[in-house]
Amino acid sequence: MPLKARRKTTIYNIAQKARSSPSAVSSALNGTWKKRRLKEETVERILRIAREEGYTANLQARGLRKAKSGLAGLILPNHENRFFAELSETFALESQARGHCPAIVHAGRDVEVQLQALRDLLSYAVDFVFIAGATDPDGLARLCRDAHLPHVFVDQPCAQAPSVVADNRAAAAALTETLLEDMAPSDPDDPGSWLYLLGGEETSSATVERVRGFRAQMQASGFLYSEDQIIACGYDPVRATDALGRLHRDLGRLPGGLFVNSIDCFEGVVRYLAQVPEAETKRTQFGCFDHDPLATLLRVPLRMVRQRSDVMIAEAFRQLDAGAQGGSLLQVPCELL
Amino acid sequence: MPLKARRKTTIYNIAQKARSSPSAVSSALNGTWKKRRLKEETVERILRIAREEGYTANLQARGLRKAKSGLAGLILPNHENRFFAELSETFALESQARGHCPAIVHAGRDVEVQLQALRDLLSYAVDFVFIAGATDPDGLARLCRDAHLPHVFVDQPCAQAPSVVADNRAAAAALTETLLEDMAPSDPDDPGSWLYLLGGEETSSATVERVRGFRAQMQASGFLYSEDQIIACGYDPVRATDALGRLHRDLGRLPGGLFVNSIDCFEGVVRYLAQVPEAETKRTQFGCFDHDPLATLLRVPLRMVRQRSDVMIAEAFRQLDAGAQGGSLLQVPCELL
DNA sequence: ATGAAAGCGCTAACAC
DNA sequence: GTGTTAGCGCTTTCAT
Repeated sequence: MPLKARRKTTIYNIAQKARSSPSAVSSALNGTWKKRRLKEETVERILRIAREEGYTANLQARGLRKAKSGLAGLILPNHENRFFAELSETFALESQARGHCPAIVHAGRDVEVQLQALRDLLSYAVDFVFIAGATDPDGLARLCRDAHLPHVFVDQPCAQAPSVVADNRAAAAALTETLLEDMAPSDPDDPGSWLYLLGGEETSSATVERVRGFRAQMQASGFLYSEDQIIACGYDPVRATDALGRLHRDLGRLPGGLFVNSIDCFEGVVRYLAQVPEAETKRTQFGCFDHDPLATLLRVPLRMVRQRSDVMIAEAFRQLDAGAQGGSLLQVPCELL
Repeated sequence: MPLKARRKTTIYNIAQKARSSPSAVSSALNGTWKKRRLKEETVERILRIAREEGYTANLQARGLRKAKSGLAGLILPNHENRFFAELSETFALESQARGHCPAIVHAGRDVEVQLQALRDLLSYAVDFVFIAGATDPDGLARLCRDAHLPHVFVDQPCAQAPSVVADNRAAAAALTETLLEDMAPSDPDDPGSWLYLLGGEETSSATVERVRGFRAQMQASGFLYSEDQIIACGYDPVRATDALGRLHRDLGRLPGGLFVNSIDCFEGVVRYLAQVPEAETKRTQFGCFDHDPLATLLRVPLRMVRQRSDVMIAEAFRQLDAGAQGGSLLQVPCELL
C-alpha cells in the first residue's frame, strides 16, 4: 500500500486525489477546518487519503512559511560529567513532551565555538535555546537578543538573561556543615585533622559559589580556615589523584574531611584511595558535590549532593513560558544524600 | 553595528546593498563563485556586507530547496544506562564534526512511539538516521527504505539493514571464562559454588547473545550448566536486588561467581551486598557487562566489560559512507577490564 | 463552504 | 561575468 514514493507525497498530491485544494488539505490536516467550515465529509476523505499515502508534513516548508521550526536548541559543553548527560536527557524528553524536536549541540568551552553553535541553531530557526556552561554568557545573550530568540541560561548564569542554576553555595554550605559534624573533632594545630576542598576551576561560577559556601560554613561553624584548604586542581580525575597524593604526603595522613568538587574528581580520589590501607580510608569523612549510585557502596564515609537537573530544566521552561526577558537568577536547591 | 533586525537579513537584502543579485550572493556565500566566474571584487563586497549585517543562512529555505536538511537523526530508547548516554554523546560530536546538526530523539521501547519518532525525523528531512535499541527493527527499516532514508541500526540489529552491534556473545564468553578461572574450584554437587548470570530481558538480542556466550563458555570450560543459572530478571536495579536476595537465601551463601548483565543490575547487586558482611562478598567473583569507573573501587573481585560505543558510531558512519543498503551485521569487539 | 494565489528564503537552470 | 526566474511544500489571506 505505501507506494514507492520516489518523491514524498505532498498536500498537492492529496488535494488531487481528494478532488480538493491544497488549502483545504492543509486545514484538514491541521485541525483548523472547523474555522474554515469544511464539510466533515471532505475532511474525512482527505484524512483517509493522507493516511493511505503515508503522508508526513514537510516541516522545512512549514517552518519556512511560519518562520519557526519546531526545533528546541540546547548548547552544552562536551559531556564532562553525568550532570550534563542527565541535563541533556531531561531536556530531550521534556522538549519532546512539549512537541518540539530537540537539537542538542556540544560546543565545548571555547567562546568562538559556542558562538558558532548558537549561530547554527539560529540558522535552523530553533524556537528557543537553552545554554549550559556558557564561557561568555554576555556574547551569547547579545546574539540571542538581536535575533529575538527566546533563551535561558542553565548552570552558568548570565547577568542579562533569565538564568537557572543549582544553588551551589547553599548546597556546599550544607555539605560542609554535615562533614564537620561527622568528622572527628579537629585540632587547630594539626592540619591533618582539617577539612579540605578538592577540585574545580576557579573560573567557573559553580566552583566560585561552592568555595564561598564552604568558606562561609567553616567560619559559621567556628573552624579555622586558611586558603590552603582549597585545592582547585581542575576537574580531571588524574589531577585529583595527584593532588590527593601530595596532600596525603604533606599531612602524613589522610585529612579529617575531604569535600570533593565533582564526580570526576571523586573518581580520581577513589582511585588514589585504592592504594591506601582500607582502615585508614574510613577515618576520613568524604563529601562529593555530585552523585553516582555506585558511590554509596564504596564503604567509606560519604555524603553526596545531587543537582536536580530535572528541576532546573523544568524551571527553565517555566521562564520561557513566562516570557522572561531581562536578567533574573533562579537558584534550584540541591539534594543532600 | 548589528542592526536591530526585525526581520533577519536575507540574500535579497544583501544583493540590494551590494548592487548585485540573489544568485550572485548565494554563490559568493557558498564558495561556488569560481564556477560562476564572479569577479573577486564583487565577491568581497558581498561577503563584507554579509558580515556587517550578521547574515546567517536560513537553513529551512535551503533545506526545502535542496530536499535535505543537514540534520542527523538518532533514535534512542530513554537513556536507561550509561551506554546509551555515551552513544548519544559520541553521535552528537561525530555528526557535528561531519557538518551535521544532531537531532536526538528518545523514543522509549514502544513500537508505535519509535515509529512516530522516525516519522518526525522524516518530516524534518534528516539526511540519515541511526536507530538504537529498536523494538521492531523491520518496521522501522521498511519506513526508512520507502523514504529512501539512509539508515543504520546500532546495538539492536535489523536483518534487512546495515547494523552495528557489540560482539555480545564473544565478550560474554570471555567474561565467563575469566570468572571461571578466578573462582574457587566449583563443586558439581554444590550449587552455591557455581557461576550465575543475573539480569537482562530474554527479548533483547543483546541478552540472548550474552546468554549464548555464557552457556557456550560454560560448556567449553567443562562446567555443568543448568537453566537455573540464568536469572533474567530485567534491567531494573530493584529487581536485581530482590533476585540476588532470593538466590542468596536459596543457596545459603553468595554464589561462587556472578555475571551481572548490565550496570543497572549491578547497582542493584551492590545495593544488596551492602547488607552482607564484607568478608563474604570477597569470596564471590563478580563480572559486569558494562562499565563504571567507580566500580573498580568497590573492593570486591570484579571484572567489567566495556562496550565501545565510540567504535560503534564510527563504524556506523563507515557503513553510511559506503552506501550500505541490505542487511549486514558488524560486530564490534568489547574491552574486558 | 472552498479554491486561487502570494510568498517564506534559497538554489540552480537558463538567459544574456 | 551576472541577472532573471522557477520552483521546493507549506500556510494564509482574499475572493468567491
